[in-house]
Parts: sequence; structure tokens; C-alpha cells
Amino acid sequence: MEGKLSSTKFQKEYFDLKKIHNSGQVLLGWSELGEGEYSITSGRKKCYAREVASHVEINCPEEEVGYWKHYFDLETDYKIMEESYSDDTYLHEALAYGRGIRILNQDLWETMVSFIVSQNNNIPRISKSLKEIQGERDFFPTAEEMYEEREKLKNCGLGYRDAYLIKLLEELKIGSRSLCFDKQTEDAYKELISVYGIGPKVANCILLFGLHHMNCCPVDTWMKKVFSNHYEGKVPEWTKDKNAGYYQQVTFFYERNQ
DNA sequence: AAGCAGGTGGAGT
DNA sequence: ACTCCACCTGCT
Repeated sequence: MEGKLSSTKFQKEYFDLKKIHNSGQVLLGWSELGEGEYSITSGRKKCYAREVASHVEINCPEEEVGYWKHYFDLETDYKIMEESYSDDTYLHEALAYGRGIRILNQDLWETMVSFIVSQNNNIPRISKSLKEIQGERDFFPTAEEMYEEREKLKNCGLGYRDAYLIKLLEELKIGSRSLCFDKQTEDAYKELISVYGIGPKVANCILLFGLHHMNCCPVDTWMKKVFSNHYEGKVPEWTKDKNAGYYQQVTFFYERNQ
């Protein structure tokens, strides 16, 4: 490690590591070292985070404090987001239950791979496959690194999804596609679903979890349960809110843990 | 032992 | 534009 280490504390009321870890947005990079204690990687960076008393403590190199503040979205006020919910009893309950969940600013490439792998799949196998892809490395491989070892992807238990990743890696290699999605939500969405293996659900997950478009609301089997169990099968108004992604996360979390 | 799991592409209307 | 349905694989 280079430079001084830094230990920073943050109020825990709207920052709950365990809830974030179990909220469905994180599929790689986090490993639980003990109760409420994690080592976390994102891109080429690594930190340790743990719950102490009424705080969350983040330990990382001094020059990376800003990176991790952004990763945990600590510049966003979740209290205001919670209080600005529409007049909706179920959402109100979910917001209280999920208080502490934040929408992370995860590494884009890691998010893309994670959610391509996640389709029609289950959590244990998703995690297993993603660990297989990482292998013995300290960090999840970049697109360049994965391209070099693309043949190995066939041995990662990905099933038919390996073809999706290999095609994407080849497109990136020859430059017919880039990882720049720095554009309006609608344009980024169109470009994402043009990727072989990315449909509407995965595209919305990438927009929300990798590109921080807070208005995006991925609809998966759990969200369909939310709609049918609490909204008479209708799609609630808040799915179109500017903070729909946060509402999706807390209702997803609430429904899954009932 | 069939069916399912954080869906998608492709074929057929 | 909209319904079906096969699809890798591991788990129950």
C-alpha cells in the first residue's frame, strides 16, 4: 500500500452495510469478514468497512476517501428521498424497513458482467460464477483482461451466458462498441439493450447500479410479486418517479425478506 | 424427478 | 408489437 491509511466514520441511520449487501445490487466485490464487517473491492480499489456502535467506519488509503464516499453515494440525502415518497402505505412501510440502503456507484464493467450473468439464474450460482471469473486475482478482471482469457469463461459455470460475455468482449476489443454510456437515460438504455444478452431488465440494472440513473426501475420477478401482492397487479406511480430506483430497491428488499 | 431461479433471443403469429 | 418457448446449470 502507498500513502497513509485513513479511517472515516459516518452516521449509520441512513447507511447500513448489511442491508446494502443484501439488497440485490451487489453481486461481487464484497466479502464478509465478520459480523457487519466487510472487505470491498471496486475496480482497482479496496477498502474495509464495518459497523461500530452508531457509525459505519471506512478504512482505506487517504487519497481514496473521496472515491469511497462516492461509491457509497454519501453525497446524496436519503432522508429527503424517504420523506418525499408519494402517498402510498406500502411504499412507506418498505422505506422504513429498508432504511439504510443506498444505491452504490459501482464499477460499470463489474456491474455489466454481474447482471448479464444474473439473468434467469440464482444468487449462489451467480456468485460462484463471478468468483470463478475473478480466479486468484485481487480484483475483478477488466474487459481487456477478460478478453485475453475469454476461452476460460466456458469453465465458469455460466451456461449459455458465456456466449454473451464473449461476444461483448470481442466487440470491445475491435472497437465496434465502447463502455462509454455518458448520455441521457433513454439513449444509454437503447445502447445497452443493443448488446447481445442484455434485455430490458438487465439494462435497467446497469443504468441504476452502474451508471446511477436513479430514475430507472428494474422490473424482475420480485417486483412483479410486489405489484401483484400490493398493487392489484398494477404498476404503481412511484415507478416513474425521479427516485424510482431507490423505491425499487426498498420494495424489492422488503418483499424478499417477508 | 420435474421445476425453478434477479431474463433474453428468436421464431411464429 | 405481441405471445410462446428453449436455454446452461445447480439446487430442492
